[in-house]
Amino acid sequence: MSPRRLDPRTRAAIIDIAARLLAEEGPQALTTRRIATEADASTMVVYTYFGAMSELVRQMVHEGFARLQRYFTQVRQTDDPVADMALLGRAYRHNALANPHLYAVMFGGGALGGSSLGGFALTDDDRQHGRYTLSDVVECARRCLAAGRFRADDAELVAHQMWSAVHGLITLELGGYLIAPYDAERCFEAQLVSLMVGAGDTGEAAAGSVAESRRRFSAEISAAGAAGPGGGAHHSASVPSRTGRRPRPRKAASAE
Amino acid sequence: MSPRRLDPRTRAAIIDIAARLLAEEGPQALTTRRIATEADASTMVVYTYFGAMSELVRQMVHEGFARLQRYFTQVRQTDDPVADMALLGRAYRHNALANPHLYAVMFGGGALGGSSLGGFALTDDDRQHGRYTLSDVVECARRCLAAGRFRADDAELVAHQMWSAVHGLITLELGGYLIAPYDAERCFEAQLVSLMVGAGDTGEAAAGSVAESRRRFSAEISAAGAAGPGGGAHHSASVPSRTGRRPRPRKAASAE
DNA sequence: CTAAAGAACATATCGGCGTTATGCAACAAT
DNA sequence: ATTGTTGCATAACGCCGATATGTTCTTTAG
Repeated sequence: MSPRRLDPRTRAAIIDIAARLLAEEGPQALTTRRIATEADASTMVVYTYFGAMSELVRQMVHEGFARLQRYFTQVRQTDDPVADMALLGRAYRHNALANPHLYAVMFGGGALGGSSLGGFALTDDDRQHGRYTLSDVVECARRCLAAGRFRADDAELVAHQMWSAVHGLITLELGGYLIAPYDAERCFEAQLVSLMVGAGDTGEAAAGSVAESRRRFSAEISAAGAAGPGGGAHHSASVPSRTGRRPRPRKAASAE
Repeated sequence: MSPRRLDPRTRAAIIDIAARLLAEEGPQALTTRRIATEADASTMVVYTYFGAMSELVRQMVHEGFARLQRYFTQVRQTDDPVADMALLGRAYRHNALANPHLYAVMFGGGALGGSSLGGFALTDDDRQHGRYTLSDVVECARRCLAAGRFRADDAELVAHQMWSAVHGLITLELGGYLIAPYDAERCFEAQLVSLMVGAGDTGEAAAGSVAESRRRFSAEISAAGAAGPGGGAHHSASVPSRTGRRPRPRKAASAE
């Protein structure tokens, strides 16, 4: 009675191919025909395994959030929760810069654009699933409050502010709007400190914690990222083709 | 010797039609065929007047920034520069919510998406033109610094932080990610206060100024928006058709 | 007033897109 | 061995952006 009788390995292989196309050549390369070519199959694979292009994209968006979650998990909880919070921000940005096109689809390809990627649209459930990733940030905000570093009384609200501010900076960065001398790096560092001060921390303490998070970044985030492109990422990206069935000659090669 | 021998009124009419389609039916309605139908002409109008679909979109993006600029101009300069700054934020959001699809194209349709709207892409000049809109915010930040309300020493950096934070909240709002009890309204109000505190203002002063900006909003921004959809906006959106030339029968209806 | 030159446009077409209908080949169950 | 199901290739449909071609109208020159 399993609703999925299809080979999950083939399914994963297609997602891998699609993710690679999106990452390496951008959204305009993400077409059924292109995917079919890469998978050495016909365009039907997309519809047999996903029903529509939009569903494939949704699967990739889910994977994108999972990847972000994996980065968050790598942030240690120390006795300086503000530094932890800043490091969560760095992890968020690192993930976005590592997968810029996917990030764009996650937050810009949905209800906003509507047109991009074959008019696919996220469902409310998809967005709820995305918001769930915030729970790590909420938990960290709670610790900041408990430590007396943040003045506000609503950890979830603080988390939303951190999220939207960092997200805004990143979209501007990806859109090419942040150029020298006010480049993304500089704005981001300043933003982190201001965010902490805005939440209630003192200027000195915030600057210190942000600096500390910068030190921790390479060890906890940048090094040994969050798995490979696919997720599990250890299936060679090729469709098994069941029994190695060959594309029967049918009318032979009489195309000319 | 004017490089444009084409009728500028027709050009404006096409932009109007395109802007209306984008606003009312979203990006997927913005096609050469649809525009041609609305203008009672052939798809060639787009190529005769703009060369390509992407150029038409770029023109609309420019118009979008001009409209934002017009909203900014309506913010009075008072002796409470922090309230002025908060009101600039409200004006920014008001513009984005009044033209959500256009806003999405301005910041999400360019280098980010790549695919949406026929793979058009903003040039560096376009982005620079967009960034120029920030000058009002920079000037306001300068006044905040001069009044001793902000502690930071770089007005332009502060302006960038205000921009990216508000922009981030708005993209999340348009993307449907801000839902009760942490809806966009609540997050925005909190964000404004935190932004001012993060820039150096005290909690009490910031809260007061943000509240003051909320009072000024309806009078200075929301009422009598910033002109109509087109810009000048007083040409009836119809292509003059020069002499009312009829689509000649040519071969009559002998297609079979 | 006429005739050449050029601008604006409609038509038809090309290649590519997402998607679907059809039918065949391989498997599973009897 | 027969039958039913499943997975997929092929071909097609209706869109899309873009372009080549040729006709008509406007402008200009004589």
